[in-house]
Amino acid sequence: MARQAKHEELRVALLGEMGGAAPHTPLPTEREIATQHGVSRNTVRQALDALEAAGSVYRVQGAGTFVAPPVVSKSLTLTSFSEDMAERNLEPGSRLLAAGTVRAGRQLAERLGVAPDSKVVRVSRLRLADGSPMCLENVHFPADRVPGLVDEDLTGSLYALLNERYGLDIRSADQIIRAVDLDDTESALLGVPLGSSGLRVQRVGLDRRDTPVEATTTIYRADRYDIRFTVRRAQS
Amino acid sequence: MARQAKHEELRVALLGEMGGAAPHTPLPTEREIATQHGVSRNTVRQALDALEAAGSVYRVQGAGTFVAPPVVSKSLTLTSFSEDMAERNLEPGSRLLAAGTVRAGRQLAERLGVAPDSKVVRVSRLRLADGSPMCLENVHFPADRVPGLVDEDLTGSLYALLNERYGLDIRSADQIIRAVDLDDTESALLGVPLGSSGLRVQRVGLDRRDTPVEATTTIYRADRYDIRFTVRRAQS
DNA sequence: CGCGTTTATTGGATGGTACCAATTCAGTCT
DNA sequence: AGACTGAATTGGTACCATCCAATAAACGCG
Repeated sequence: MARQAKHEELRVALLGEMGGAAPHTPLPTEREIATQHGVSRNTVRQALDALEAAGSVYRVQGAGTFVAPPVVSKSLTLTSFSEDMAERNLEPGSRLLAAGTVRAGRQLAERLGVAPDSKVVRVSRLRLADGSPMCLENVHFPADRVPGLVDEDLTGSLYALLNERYGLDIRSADQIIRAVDLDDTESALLGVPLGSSGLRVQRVGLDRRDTPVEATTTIYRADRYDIRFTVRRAQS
Repeated sequence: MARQAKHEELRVALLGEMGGAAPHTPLPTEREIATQHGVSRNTVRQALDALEAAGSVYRVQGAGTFVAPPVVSKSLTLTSFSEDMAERNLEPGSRLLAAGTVRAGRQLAERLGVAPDSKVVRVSRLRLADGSPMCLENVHFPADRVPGLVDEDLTGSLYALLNERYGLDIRSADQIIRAVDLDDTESALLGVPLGSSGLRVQRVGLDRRDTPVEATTTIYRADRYDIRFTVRRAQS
């Protein structure tokens, strides 16, 4: 049955209805949508809130709700490499470079919120898009949370594996983005000239309780990768 | 008087109350907050929704609402350079490099949604932090929307000027982030060695109706600047 | 004592109502 | 024609009331 929340169903329905509509086309009024779909105006507002947050519509008090222009950028959400590549219409791939258990060390320990002496599992992979290198990925987990991980198949989606095998559900992540100069090893693996620049993304994945679960450092080829998103003014 | 919305006041109040509280400390239940502050539970939820979106609290159905750990990263919001530097405890500065009216050209025209032959106002500035170079900034406006801009004082906050003088209110922006190799001019102006990498942020500022108002390309020094933010899983 | 079950608690969803504030537009006056 | 005015429209805020779903604490059985 429709286990889905009504505002969620409505959101998808509205998204479909305004599919090919021209930008700035007005949607029906909130009250109209409510009666048409047989829901309360509260529910309509929830759906529209989500659509507005996603940048699909914009609202002007007194005027109406309108379909937003086809923005180049989507709102920034947490995605796995596989999902990220799918959005860009590229075929994701993976080459395992190394996997093992090591001592956390100071910096990693701080990011994961564990003791510096504790063990962490480290997985190094070269990620491919349409068969050629896209980025270098170093993932770290607290060892006690993922026993036996190194013996699994590590060429696919780690997120899926984590969820199924260990019940780890990463809901949000803190990220730090920086431009870096690639060193010899990195540029060789990525197949770019020495001295090229790269985009480094440091991420700490958090579960539902905002507890660190995973720390990843990814270095992307600057010539193949960019990050696109929409930002909004904070509420005054 | 308190012209402010109640849920907004409540949000600030709650933020204050949980000021020095330890992470994972539970907040009062939504129903308790409601009675304590003399508002409805709906209003409480609105306030908590905002706090959750900002990453200040997290909620677990059936358990409660808790203060979130002191994340390094804030949620990504649209900020001016001045605001950005203030957050980093740096003193913002500015050096005007050039200002004038030029033909839009294809790329810029597309970003601003105007004709390629139309005129745009261009303002080039070197932005400083604590007196030393932080980034190169190139701002473009459709010329007909900002008459007389080039004769204004362009060393301060452009956003403030736009708002006061032209009533332009930038509510959101589409951004594209990329790592780039700096050319001779850029590295000289920024005061970094030749061949250094930089972080390029291309931004299109949109008004309340999601209409392009401004297009900016900013190149940051990689050694002084990073971008920090939190991402969440999209609603399933 | 340990483990499964029940039950109370807590956030999530949904419906309803009322009034406020910004916008629009038709009508009016000049 | 143009500027002003005011009513109707539309989203924004706020309150109330119910029920559901996930959770965790209390309970009781073996």
